[in-house]
Amino acid sequence: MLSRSSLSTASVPPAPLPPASTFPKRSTVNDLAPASEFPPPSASDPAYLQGLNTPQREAVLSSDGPVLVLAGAGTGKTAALTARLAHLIATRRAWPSEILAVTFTNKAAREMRERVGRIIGEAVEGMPWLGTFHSIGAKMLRRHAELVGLQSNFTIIDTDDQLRLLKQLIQAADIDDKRWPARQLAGCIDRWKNKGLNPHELDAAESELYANGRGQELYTAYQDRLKALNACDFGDLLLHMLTLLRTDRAVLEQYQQKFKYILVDEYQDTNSSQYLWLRLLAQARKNICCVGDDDQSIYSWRGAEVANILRFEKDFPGARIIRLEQNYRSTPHILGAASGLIASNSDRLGKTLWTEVDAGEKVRVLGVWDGPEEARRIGEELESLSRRGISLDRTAILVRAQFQTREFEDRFIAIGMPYRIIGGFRFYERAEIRDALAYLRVVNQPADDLAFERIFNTPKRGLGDKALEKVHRLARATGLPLSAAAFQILDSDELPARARTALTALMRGIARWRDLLATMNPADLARQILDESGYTQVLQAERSVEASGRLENLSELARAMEEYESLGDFLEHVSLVMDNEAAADEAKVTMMTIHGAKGLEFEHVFLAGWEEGVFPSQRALDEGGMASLEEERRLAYVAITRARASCTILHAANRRIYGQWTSSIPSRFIGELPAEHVEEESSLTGGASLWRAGLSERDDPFAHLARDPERAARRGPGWQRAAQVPGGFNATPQRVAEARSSAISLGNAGRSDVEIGTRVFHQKFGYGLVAEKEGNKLEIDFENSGRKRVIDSFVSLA
DNA sequence: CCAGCATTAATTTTT
DNA sequence: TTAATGCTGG
Repeated sequence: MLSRSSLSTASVPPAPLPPASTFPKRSTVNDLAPASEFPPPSASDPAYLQGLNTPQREAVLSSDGPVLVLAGAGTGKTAALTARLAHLIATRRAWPSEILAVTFTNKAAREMRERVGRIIGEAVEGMPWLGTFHSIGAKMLRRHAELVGLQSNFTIIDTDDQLRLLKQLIQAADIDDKRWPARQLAGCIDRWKNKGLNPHELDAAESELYANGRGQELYTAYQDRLKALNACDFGDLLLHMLTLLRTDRAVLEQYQQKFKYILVDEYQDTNSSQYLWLRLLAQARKNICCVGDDDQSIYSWRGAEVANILRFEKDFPGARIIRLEQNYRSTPHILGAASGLIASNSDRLGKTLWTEVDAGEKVRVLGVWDGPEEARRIGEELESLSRRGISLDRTAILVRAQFQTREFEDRFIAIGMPYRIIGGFRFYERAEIRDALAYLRVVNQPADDLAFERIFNTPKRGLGDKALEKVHRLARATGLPLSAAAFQILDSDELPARARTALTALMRGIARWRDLLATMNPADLARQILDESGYTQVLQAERSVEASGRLENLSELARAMEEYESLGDFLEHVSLVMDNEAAADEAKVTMMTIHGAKGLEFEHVFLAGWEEGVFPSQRALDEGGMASLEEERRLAYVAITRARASCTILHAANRRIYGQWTSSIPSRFIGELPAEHVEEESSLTGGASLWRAGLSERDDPFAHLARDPERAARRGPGWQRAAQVPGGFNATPQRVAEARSSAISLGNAGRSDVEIGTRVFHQKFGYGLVAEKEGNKLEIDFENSGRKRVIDSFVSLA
């Protein structure tokens, strides 16, 4: 059994923060070989080993056999990872093409490619299997498409197409799409695919999740439809691959042989499908190295299973476990605050982050009156940092949800503070880009009905639902794709003369472009299509600022295509990889969600909106109960650990949500920060902490979390001050009570105070009686507005 | 067929 | 607030 100290044999004795005794017990780890197994650092070490600490070296040098690297935030994970790759190649253990290296985001893949490139030079070009799970899945699938009933030029559809498709299927199945929205079905299908379940593998309980047990039927229909369209959704890239590896021994063995070493980044984020996929591939050689941090698992809503990282040792007996715990990013106070917070979670593998850095500022907790003041305060802080010569590029505002950025935008536009929002609309999600891509897809892949539908009347050419309906009918009758049916219908009198003329023009265009596909380069073809389809003309005629922006985007698109040899290559790239890299010009403060910030770091970080209901998010709490609360807490941990020098947490007493003012209480996470690392400040009389008085421990559904006496004693500043400061801020008690009852309802069961027959009040619909109740969803017969479906948190007892 | 208006229910995170 | 959808009249 490894003791903590034998790992951290750095020259300076580690000073764990906070005291180790406040941490949950570390789970059992395997025996580790003595450090002497690897040669000590020496001047003759290759460059990629220099500057690495002992556990990092171990992570690099232990090339064979299963390895799990538990890398805390800011512990030089990427450095170790890239060095490991370099080591495998430099020592001739494998050719670059024999290494499978998977990441979750394109950003991470790009960064790794760059860094490895810097070490091994041109040879990175020969690393075809470095990429995201999805892009690697797509690549493999193109090679074996026919084995799962696709052609190798299949289209990868996005969420938008997916929803349109599902809506059609739902209507065809005669299901009320009000009651069972396509979104929900999409969510189910996603879940199933993440779990590695094909339609026939669903059990009744899963199928029950949609339209009273028709889930399986719809899922089957959807998959059939996708095959007919020669298309895949994101989940399919993983699921089809998994199916292939499971069912086709030859394919499996081929890849098992091929990949001598497997490396997985952010292992805590793998879902079941990815996990099974990895396990199959690694089974033969067992040279698999997974890097992750259970405390940074923030994607379980997307199917990620923290359990995967927790059971690594069971899956790979004899696995070597390496902990990276020396933090090179943050000050001790920041680390202490983050560590103290995450200690409230159970089921952790446990790590003790430490740093050699001397203490800096404490984490500041700032209470403000309302949302606008929060924006004002942060604006002022940023201005002052800026005056002190700190570049805004090194600052960030992190939020729980995208909508929170709005308040800041308003303010920053007013005061001329340069900012950049990451994560909003992606380039390829813009309507004009999607339109252009739809044209390209129709040309590239005749069976792409979804794309065809999109361009059918875009730009407006007088072809409406009636005309489309006719083409559809013909397509169904003949079994042809829409575009082929459209060609045929021109030979009939089905369509009125006007429509026929318009459709003839479109189809001539398509035929011509398809001819050009073989000879013309993609970028020129795109320009020609946009021109001849009339798309650019319509925008030019519009003469608005927006329209010129769109034209700009379209030429940007064409420019981006210059690099690609074939249209197919480009379309693949665009659906999987293309994300908006913000052009770095003027220094700007970055605003983004915490999810988006994972893996990044900033000198000065502002964490806005730490209020119950916002963060932790009400939605998460309602849907996932305690497990979600822990995930929210991990999110908070990720947020704090982004900061290098300073971290400021804000919470507002009042916030406008859906145009309605609501009073709110500070996030419970604020109370969980160890007092010794926090400094509280409030612009309200009596302190914002007064709000917390509304949440006494007796009412706190999570009060039992505090049964650990040590932690209870460490209650953050808010709790102490709430007890000390009487009176002060004059809130109407009723509003506090309302905020509490809606903010702290937990569990899927919905509110327990509302039953069938309960009389309730809804802001919009007035008074009514509850007629149906399903989880947190209610159907209510309103006295004046009839029957409506509402979420229980929108009603109060009447 | 389409544009403009009224209505409606309600927001997390993303490959 | 506001985005997304449905309805109505030209």
